[in-house]
Amino acid sequence: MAGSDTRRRILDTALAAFGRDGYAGTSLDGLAAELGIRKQTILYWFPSKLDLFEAVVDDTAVDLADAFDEAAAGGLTGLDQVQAIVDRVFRLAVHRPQVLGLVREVTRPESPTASRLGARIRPLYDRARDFLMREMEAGRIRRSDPAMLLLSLYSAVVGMVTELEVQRTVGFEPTLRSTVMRRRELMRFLRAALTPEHPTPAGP
Amino acid sequence: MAGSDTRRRILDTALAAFGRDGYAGTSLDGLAAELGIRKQTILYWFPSKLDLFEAVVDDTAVDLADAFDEAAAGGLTGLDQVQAIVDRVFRLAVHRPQVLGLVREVTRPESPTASRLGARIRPLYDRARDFLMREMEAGRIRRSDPAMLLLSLYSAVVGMVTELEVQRTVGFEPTLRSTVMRRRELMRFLRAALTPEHPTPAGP
DNA sequence: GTCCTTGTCTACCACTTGGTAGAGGAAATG
DNA sequence: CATTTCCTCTACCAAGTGGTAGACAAGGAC
Repeated sequence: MAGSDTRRRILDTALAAFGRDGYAGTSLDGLAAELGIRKQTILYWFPSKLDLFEAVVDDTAVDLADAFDEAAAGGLTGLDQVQAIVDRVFRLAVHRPQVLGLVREVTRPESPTASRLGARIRPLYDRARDFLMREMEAGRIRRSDPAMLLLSLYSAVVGMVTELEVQRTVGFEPTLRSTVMRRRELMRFLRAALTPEHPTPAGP
Repeated sequence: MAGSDTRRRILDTALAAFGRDGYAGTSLDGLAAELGIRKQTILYWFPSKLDLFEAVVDDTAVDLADAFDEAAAGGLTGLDQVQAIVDRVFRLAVHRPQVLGLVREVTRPESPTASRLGARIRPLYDRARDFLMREMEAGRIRRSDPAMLLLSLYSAVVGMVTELEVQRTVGFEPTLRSTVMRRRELMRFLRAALTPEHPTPAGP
């Protein structure tokens, strides 16, 4: 079925456009032109611009959840688990930077569906917080408010990955090599922040 | 002169609007309505929307530079200096949250004046990097790539302050009290990340 | 063959966008 | 008083916005 392929193409291109230009900055006409089709074809597959945006968000949330699942599948603990997740997010960021662009757009207070991705992300958040609490109990991660710590982690990771322009401004061309370096530096930063003062070996 | 006051009011309201809704999401008509004037009055003071935006950015850059200057005036060193800056940024964020909203907007890769704030910020960046290098030399801050470290700091601070919606999603109402808590938690995080492994007391 | 579904299109609409032209009031200046 | 300068306004405009209505072609079902 050729139509379903059109739908897929629209979603992919819309993800890039929304992540790059924001919701308000993206026009259906422009999107259609980029795709080589008419705007009305987009509106055939998605009843309105907002519907399209929400579909893109849902689609992306699935990808993000998959990435976390994959990182969690190894059954690691403590800093190793954190590192696995950071690695996974970075890999996602490298070959699909649009995803984090969208995350950035959707976490804006005035985003048209701020609450929507919120609801999609909530389960991931709960899992991560439980994980952190467990690891703190076990003494494998420095003890602090897990919710706040999670926010710090989120900010550090997403901030570092998405604020590409700041990095460019500051003289970093976002090449593959610099990305690897950046990840390593971020991990050093996180490890330093998370390592407990009196490391306790794993429990029983 | 009443006119100059109009100009001031336009700048203030535009700052809030651009920070909240982004450049594309802000319309001159809406802005004028918010101000209780006609759009043409805005265009009298600023020849075009882009000119207005750039004026807002310039205006904001000055405020930011002032904040840094103020924090640096104490002549502190090491983590105390870092803490002073974080404190100052947080204070700015609490009573003028629009400023960081604008920073967020302006650091988007596709921002209409990405390079502009960049140029304005560059001197601040250089100063901060020199400071970090000095402190590392003196052993008062954990040794690492100062540029990368600065990016980590920037991401953690701005990320934490601006990603308000994520925090709301996650159950934090951004009250004054929670802001104070957040700052404290962030400082613990940063201190943990920055404290050198073998702390060296201040030099001669 | 005819009918119905699916998908893409042209044509159009009401509304909003940033921006121009210029009228006119108020107040300072001569 | 007349003139000029400063400021805000009304009246438009061309281009673009998201969205509706419906023509039309391609296939599959009967």
